Amino acid sequence: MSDRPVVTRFAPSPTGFLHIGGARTALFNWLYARGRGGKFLLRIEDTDRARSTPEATQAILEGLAWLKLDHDGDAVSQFEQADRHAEVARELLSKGSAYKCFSTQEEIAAFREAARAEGRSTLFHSPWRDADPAEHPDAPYVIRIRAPLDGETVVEDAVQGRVSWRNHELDDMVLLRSDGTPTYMLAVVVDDHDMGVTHVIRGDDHLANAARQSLVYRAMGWDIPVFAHIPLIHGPDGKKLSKRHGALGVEEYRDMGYVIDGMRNYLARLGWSHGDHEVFTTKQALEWFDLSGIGKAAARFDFKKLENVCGQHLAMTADAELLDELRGFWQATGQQKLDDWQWARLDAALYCVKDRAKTLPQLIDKSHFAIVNAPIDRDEKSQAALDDVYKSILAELTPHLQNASWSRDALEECIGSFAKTKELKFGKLAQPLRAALAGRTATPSVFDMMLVIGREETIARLTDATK
RNA sequence: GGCCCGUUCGUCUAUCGGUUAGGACGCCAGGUUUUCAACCUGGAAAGAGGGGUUCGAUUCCCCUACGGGCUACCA
Repeated sequence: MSDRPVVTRFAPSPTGFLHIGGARTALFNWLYARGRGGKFLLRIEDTDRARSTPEATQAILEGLAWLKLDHDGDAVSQFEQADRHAEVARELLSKGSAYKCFSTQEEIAAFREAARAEGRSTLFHSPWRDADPAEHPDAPYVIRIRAPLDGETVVEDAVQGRVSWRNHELDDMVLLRSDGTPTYMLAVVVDDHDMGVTHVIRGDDHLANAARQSLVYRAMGWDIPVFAHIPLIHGPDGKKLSKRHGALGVEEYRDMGYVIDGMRNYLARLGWSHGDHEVFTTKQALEWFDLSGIGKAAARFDFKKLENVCGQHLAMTADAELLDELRGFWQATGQQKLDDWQWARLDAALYCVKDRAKTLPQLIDKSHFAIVNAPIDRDEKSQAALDDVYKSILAELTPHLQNASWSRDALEECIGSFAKTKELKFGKLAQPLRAALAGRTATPSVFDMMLVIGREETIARLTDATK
């Protein structure tokens, strides 16, 4: 089994957006498979017809696409495999590994209520388990697995270690509902087997299910995949992630402008580690990722760290790629349309704004000076920096720039010596100059801005500011 | 209630019986600077509690506490 090529899968149920925990589960599966030349499959667990929606499926697909977690082949609909699931249930029935149970849901509910009231185990023991088929009524029934009564069931989990249950703790779970549709417990096992899944990496809320599911594998004589139950992500308060505090859909993180590589890095690092490496590329993650590096405790989501990691990735992203990401961001959020000259200016400005921004919106904000033309808007603070005294000084400076050669050294020399003749420290001059050039008080270096917008535009802005 | 899992600085984590318990984010102080940011230097900050095992436990075992999961004809 270990030398078979790796096949992993991500199997979300389409009942809502792709949340951050799901995205991380998908990422782990993707990293594990792709890092080993294996396959990464996608299966939509849509057997709950009432709660599954096509919109949710779409949202999941889009979320995965944004994070560039590509899957092999088409997404499989679990619902469409229903016939196959029923076939397996029948096979189990004919083998004697499963049986027909005619107990009604009302009877079972009543039993459980009584059991709970008396403090007994609520495990339901069907009276039909050992009934003579001759006594079967002509009534609706479910098919239940015949779970072993003695011994224990062991799950060798790649993350949690060896976990065991005494078999009498395991119930005769329903495989096929009375309407003939399969339950999740049956469907996952059959699908994972049929799809050739070798490694099941999923949230640890499924750990107990793994024991019950392994009963189906055994009954069918199938190889049990490697299980890796990863701890869940919690909100900043340590409680289970809820909509209130961070269980946002991944598209909301996209809309907040986090860069993809940063998002993947942060998510990978949440619950998984490779020594002291904090910031790494996808290539490195693919090389390093292993089940043994996954921790056992739930991790809390921390926006501050996400921002920091994304900022570092943003700074090291190549300009062309960053422009692409900006295009995607605007497309997704339906904002800002830039003209060609603005794209060119933005491109030129990236070098001096990249390492000052943590997110795309911050990058855009810091690049504002580049994508506007004179006359530009000025905020209050920059308005204040441009008092009459400085206006006249800047008006005097303008002709000097007319003749200066347009290089960083020359501009520094030009403005530096001008400041000296005015007996001004450069810093004093920089503030109003910044106001004139950007209309803001917090900007990149004035020289960088002049180089990005060019002589003509620089002079136009100074002229406008000093009139 | 029953079964299962977890618990190292505020947060993410390293450690796989012997360390001044390391790193990162955040925070605080200082430095640099042309504003903001970035950057540099330094600092505070952790083994849930109690028992064992051992020459020696953060590490192995047990108990307790706390957190989480499962306990459906949901997934």
